[in-house]
Amino acid sequence: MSMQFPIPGLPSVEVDEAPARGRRRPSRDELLEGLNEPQRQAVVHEGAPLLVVAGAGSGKTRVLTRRIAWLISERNAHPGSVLAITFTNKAAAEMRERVEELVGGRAKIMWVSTFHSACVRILRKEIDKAGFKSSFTIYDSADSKRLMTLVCRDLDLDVKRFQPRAILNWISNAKNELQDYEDAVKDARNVQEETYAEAYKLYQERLRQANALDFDDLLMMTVHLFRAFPAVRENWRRRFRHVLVDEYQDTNHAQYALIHELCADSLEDPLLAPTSGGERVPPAELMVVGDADQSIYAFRGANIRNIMDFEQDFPNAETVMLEQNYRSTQTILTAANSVIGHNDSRLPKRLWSDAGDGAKIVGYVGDDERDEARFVAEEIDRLADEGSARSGDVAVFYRTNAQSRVFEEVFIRVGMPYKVVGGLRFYERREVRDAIAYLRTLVNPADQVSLRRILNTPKRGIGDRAEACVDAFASRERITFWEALQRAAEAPGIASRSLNAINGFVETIEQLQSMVVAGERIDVVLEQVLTRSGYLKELEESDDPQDETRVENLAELVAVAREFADDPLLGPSADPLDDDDPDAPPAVPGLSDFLERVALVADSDQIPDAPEGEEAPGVVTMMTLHTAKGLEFPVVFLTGLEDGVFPHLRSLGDKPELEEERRLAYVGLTRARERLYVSRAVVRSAWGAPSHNPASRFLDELPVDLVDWKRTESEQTSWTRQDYGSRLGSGALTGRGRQQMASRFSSATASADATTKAMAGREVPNLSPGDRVQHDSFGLGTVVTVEGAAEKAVASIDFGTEGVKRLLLRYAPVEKL
DNA sequence: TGTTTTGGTCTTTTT
DNA sequence: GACCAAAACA
Repeated sequence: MSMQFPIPGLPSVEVDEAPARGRRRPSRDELLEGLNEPQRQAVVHEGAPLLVVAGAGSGKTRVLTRRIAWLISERNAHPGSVLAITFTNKAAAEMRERVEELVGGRAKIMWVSTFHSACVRILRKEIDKAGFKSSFTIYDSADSKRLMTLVCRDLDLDVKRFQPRAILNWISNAKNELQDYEDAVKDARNVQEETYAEAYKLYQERLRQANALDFDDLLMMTVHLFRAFPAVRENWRRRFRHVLVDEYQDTNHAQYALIHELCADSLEDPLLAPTSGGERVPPAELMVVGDADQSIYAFRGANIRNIMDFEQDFPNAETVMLEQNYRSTQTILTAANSVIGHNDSRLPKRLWSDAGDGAKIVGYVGDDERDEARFVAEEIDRLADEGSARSGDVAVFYRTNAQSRVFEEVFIRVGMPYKVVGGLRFYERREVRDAIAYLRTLVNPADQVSLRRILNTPKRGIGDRAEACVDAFASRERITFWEALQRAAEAPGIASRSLNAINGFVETIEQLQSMVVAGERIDVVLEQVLTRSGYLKELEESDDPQDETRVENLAELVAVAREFADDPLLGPSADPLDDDDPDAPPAVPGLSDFLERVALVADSDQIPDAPEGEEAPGVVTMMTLHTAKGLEFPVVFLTGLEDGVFPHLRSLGDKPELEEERRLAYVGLTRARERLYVSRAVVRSAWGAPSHNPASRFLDELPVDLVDWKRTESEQTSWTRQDYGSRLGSGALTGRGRQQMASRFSSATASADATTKAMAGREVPNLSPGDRVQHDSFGLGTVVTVEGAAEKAVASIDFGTEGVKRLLLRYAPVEKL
């Protein structure tokens, strides 16, 4: 399980080794070779906007790359006029590489990127018009949360009622709908919304002061700029003559609006504001590719309507359907079709394959999650032994990141090499974030969140008190926090010891800044940051064993920076069309490019490449279903198929959410090429306490005759659960042996089992006002009110001298009397 | 100021 | 059961 910390988007092909440099011209036949009829249509399509409905595994990546190559080679499109939007940086890099193989090195100047990266590139050139500096910092969700916490404090909000996360969610939704804070203030309908809108306003003002944008701003800001400055928009329209969007079903309104700004027919579209001179550029050719059945990001604002209504949104649009699947066996497809068929209101579509039926789906019901994981590990071993698959061919999927732990524990014990994709990412580790905060401060000292993060990291004697003094001084003088630090001597009430510490800190930062201005390599700057700040020293002197790995991680970060600095493709001149740009980016392009790359990495960017050659066994890949989108594996284990886990608890009561879960299941099932396993655990511990979960409804939606159950619930028995500890030791009992022993003991353990069940299947007590309850620590109480139902129920309970408590009944240790 | 303890919250999914 | 923030303590 080697650790990999790649910089996504790095083209893996060296410039000099590129198979074909410059103008390679493939033949028409070469470009159309091996395509079926609808695929061919999509590749050669000209003119009107085109929607490609691409079922799972129907070769859409192929269509996209061939089409781009076709545009460049057959229709003489300038590579710089192509804008292709993908879902991840890795997908972008792969697409670029494949197009390069077809048409040669000139493909390098195409824009192939995610929505967010594309917007950053546009904004670096245009954002001065909105009053930001082009060296703006990108805040990720952790930075945003920190900032929002500061905002809440300033607004004196009750953190219980107004949680930073909740407010940020609300703001994020607003931004995805392109609502700025003025709209939000205007539209607020109640006290809560007014408060949210007020927080939105202050949050936004702070971002501006910090010269920073959050993820959602990147999109909203670009669209707003286009709308406010039609001439700017026309400029970009002139540039991008061909726009291609992958995963269109997962676009949100802001992304849709961006595409619309670039591609709508401005002569006919009243929504597009004309420039003052009335100049209008004819629309770019647009192709979007997607599959409504794989829309799984509604929770972050994706609007399935975008793909459903494409033909209304873009008049005279045409549609091509890709229904032949080249990935999976018919068994897998039939199962997937059957599950997704339970969703209402979808356009009929049926995938088919001529790959033959293949193996049956294998099902397994584990006693608990360890048993499930053990089954997976044993099965992978078995497949490897019989030569059916290498571990690198195998993927394990689960609904939530937390589920990866059991698999890790079991896999480590049996010595199965694996790699977890996602979860706690390299760039989210504390020490890495600290280092990044230093770098950000150097580029953009106005970035208050980063600056404050490192102000006293490592400890240098600048405490809360001193920080508060400087902060007060900054707001009085209306200067940034950084400027206030530089003039800290003038701040009233500051202790002289703190002042010395602050002066030392300011000096260090200024010295480092001058290195950056002088154009020093980023890896050198980073090394200096780590030594001169004393950060490394503190870690090295610590006796906390964790700090050793922290040092290693920082070394890794330096290595990543070095690699970045050495890559000729990533310099400021990576885009040749920018050469004539009058307001070329200012100083420190290397460092800000690096920071930008770091800010926009995706989980799926870290997926290990499939092993090369027959010998290399590779490692098992584990990830959430969401990160699995767009990937495929010969062998797939879909785990945790339990109601409450998958579909997730919070979706059970809500039909649209349940349908999204079902689409997620569909995505999971269709990742498999040859072999598919579905499994669940009867008992799974969540938050320490075991809970008994019923089988996922999605299992019932699989055709019975397609699943070969290796073990079912009736075969598993209670004593195994009770005798859990000793079973771990022996471990070697087969299902059959366990079964026989179980039947001998089952009657004797019946009562113990009842106790276990009561604990495991603990239900939320059904309370109503007036009920008397017993609480483990508060004692006797009386229910005052109950809000919400079932899992979400919250009760206010009067415990007399202990006061009135609000408790989430799912967690609270209360018992109804 | 800095460190430790406690107590509350929390689990979807991510650019 | 893990993480974060405020409170209590040194």
